Amino acid sequence: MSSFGSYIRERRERLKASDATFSVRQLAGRIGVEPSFLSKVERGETPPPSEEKVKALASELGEDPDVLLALAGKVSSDLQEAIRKRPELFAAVIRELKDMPDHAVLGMVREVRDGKW
Amino acid sequence: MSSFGSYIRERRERLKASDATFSVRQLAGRIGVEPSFLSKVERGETPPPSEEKVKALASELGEDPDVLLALAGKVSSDLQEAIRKRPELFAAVIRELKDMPDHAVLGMVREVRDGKW
DNA sequence: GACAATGTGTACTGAGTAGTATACACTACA
DNA sequence: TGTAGTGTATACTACTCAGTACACATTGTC
Repeated sequence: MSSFGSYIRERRERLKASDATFSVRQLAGRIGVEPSFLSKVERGETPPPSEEKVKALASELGEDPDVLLALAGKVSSDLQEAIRKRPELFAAVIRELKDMPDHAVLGMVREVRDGKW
Repeated sequence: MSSFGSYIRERRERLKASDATFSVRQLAGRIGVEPSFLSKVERGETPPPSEEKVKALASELGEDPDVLLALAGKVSSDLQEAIRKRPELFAAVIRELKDMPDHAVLGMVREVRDGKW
């Protein structure tokens, strides 16, 4: 069920249709891996690559890095670091918000950003 | 600078002063590892153990599991899962809140819990 | 029909993860 | 003085991570 690979492949082929530089070889070159490796990743024969490569892929494919990392089963290291710096606080926040609807969470965050707290 | 080990050791020895079952051997037995392994962990000779063992340690030592995991350089898998389920949302939330003072964040969470959103 | 570029199969690697198993020296105490 | 318990040193292991290196067959094109 490695949806990561097929997702990448789909995006890459879509781009390749109008831009030949999105071949396995050339894209692999740009993100700094061997073509055979990218090929195996796309077919799910190998687990998703490192955070660094996933972010490079996101940048090349015009995708949201956090979404791509999530598909890869990972969480961005800067988010992890933020949590590790105040573990009690962020554990409480995330567990509290995880079942809330998006609009509630976003509305709240907007309030915070606007200095209401 | 593996503060995890010394933190564990200090807590264990504090408890051991009034409860002999907090020897390396017995505690190791209760969390399901070999004594030599726990010893090496406490001295920082080996990196912190798996999430599962860290949580067992937290439970035995009466510490907050999220704090102990943070010292071990990890983030609890349930939090990671929550983030991976809605990566854009939680990435935004965490990046927005990471520089906010605790009281602001907590006040906000309280509002959410009280159904204000 | 040569040549380039495409995607993929196969074999391998070095580092890290997460420990086990056993033996050892030291202290407590009865 | 034996024996029970303490912490630790040493050696080893199976597994996963994150890829590389290279050869191969196929397709497009000039």
